[in-house]
Amino acid sequence: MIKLAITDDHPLVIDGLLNALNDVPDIVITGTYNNGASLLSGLQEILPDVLLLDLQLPDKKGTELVPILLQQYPHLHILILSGIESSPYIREMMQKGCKGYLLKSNTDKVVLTGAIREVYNGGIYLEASLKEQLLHEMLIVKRKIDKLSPRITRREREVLNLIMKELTNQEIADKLFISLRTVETHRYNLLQKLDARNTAGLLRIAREMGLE
Amino acid sequence: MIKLAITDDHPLVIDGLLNALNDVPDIVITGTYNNGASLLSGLQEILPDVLLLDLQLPDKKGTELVPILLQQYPHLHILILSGIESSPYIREMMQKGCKGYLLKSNTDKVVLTGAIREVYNGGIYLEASLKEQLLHEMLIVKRKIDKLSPRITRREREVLNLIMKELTNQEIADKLFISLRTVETHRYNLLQKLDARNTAGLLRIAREMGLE
DNA sequence: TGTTTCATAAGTAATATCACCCATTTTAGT
DNA sequence: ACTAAAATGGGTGATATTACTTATGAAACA
Repeated sequence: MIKLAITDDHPLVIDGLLNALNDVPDIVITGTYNNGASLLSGLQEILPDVLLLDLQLPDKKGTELVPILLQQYPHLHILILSGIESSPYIREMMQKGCKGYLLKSNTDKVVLTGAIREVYNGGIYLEASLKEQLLHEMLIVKRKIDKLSPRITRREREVLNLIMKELTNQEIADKLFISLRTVETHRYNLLQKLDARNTAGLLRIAREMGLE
Repeated sequence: MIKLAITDDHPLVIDGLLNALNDVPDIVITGTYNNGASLLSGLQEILPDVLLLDLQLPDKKGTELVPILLQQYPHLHILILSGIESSPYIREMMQKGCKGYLLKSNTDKVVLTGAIREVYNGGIYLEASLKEQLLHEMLIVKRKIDKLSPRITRREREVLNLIMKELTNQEIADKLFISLRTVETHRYNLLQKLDARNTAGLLRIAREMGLE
């Protein structure tokens, strides 16, 4: 039996969902809520396995609500049901730990129950085209900056890699059998070329360049 | 017309591929190579659109060869044809900029030509199950350490976030209206709690914890 | 109403990084 | 062989971070 809670600020949507899930034998509704506050207090009473969540609630944005929910209930499977189709936004929600994302525009009863069962069983539910798109972004985005970034020499790249591995300049010097001063020079040149101000910036740009 | 080069150290595999692609009207073979060195010199003569590449070559590992190739020919679409099915390995190759990954075990003529056309047109080719797996890993891995990591206080998290934004301690102090010394204390406590040795470690763990 | 945790911050020092200057040698490209 | 670029590393400071200890008022909580 999958315990499901529903949160949406449109009563009609909740009605529709209740109706659709009414005769599904392995899903039981533990509660319906129409804003963030009532959801949070409701979950203290009874905790579902899966939460079907609309992101546009009157009192709290989904981007804030989801981290709060997952901090309190790390095992809660959150399945987003939203009208927003922007892929960076979807990625953000998934990275915050949601287990699935349904688009209101093309979710019918079959898709809905399938998605609920999928996330209940520890899976990820995303529409095929969204999956495709997310994967594409994650893989492809990195490369683009490569061409824009200034030419870094082989040695500089090497040093940068070791900085990323959390070595200090001295350790890098020892590992490469060069002087500490040389490493400092390379590091300084990296800061200049990559237009960074400190280690944090260096690491950010290194990741953007795709070196891991 | 898609110009394709093939690199594999098994003559039989090359024969098979040539045979399979023989009567495909929109694909023309510009060259076949059986090791890294001959590939690199061959590409200087004639540059294909797509390179079908086996990763286990006698003279050079794929992990080394691919970056070299992409540095010299950034527009080359590399399609891996390999027997290795390890997903971290596949992810590594894709992150290095390969456009597709075919498994020798289940690649037939239809799959092959489809993949070649896909990457030629700027797409990513991965078998459905691999796509699934990669996406799953990318999204899910982050969360797991959250529970293991020690409890960081609200303020510490705040400081960590600003460190990630490349602010110095002084700038963080100014932004939060607290003393430089306080920021230093928070930072020191973060290093202790997260078991990091420097900024780079702090940033790595912060990312693992999912805060961006 | 205690008790613990948090946020604050100073003291003291050792290291590490950043910001430039410069010069020499080695390597790579034509 | 010539030239440009890369790798090497010293000099000199200024800043920033790391490594601890101690301490106090505030807030959370039981």
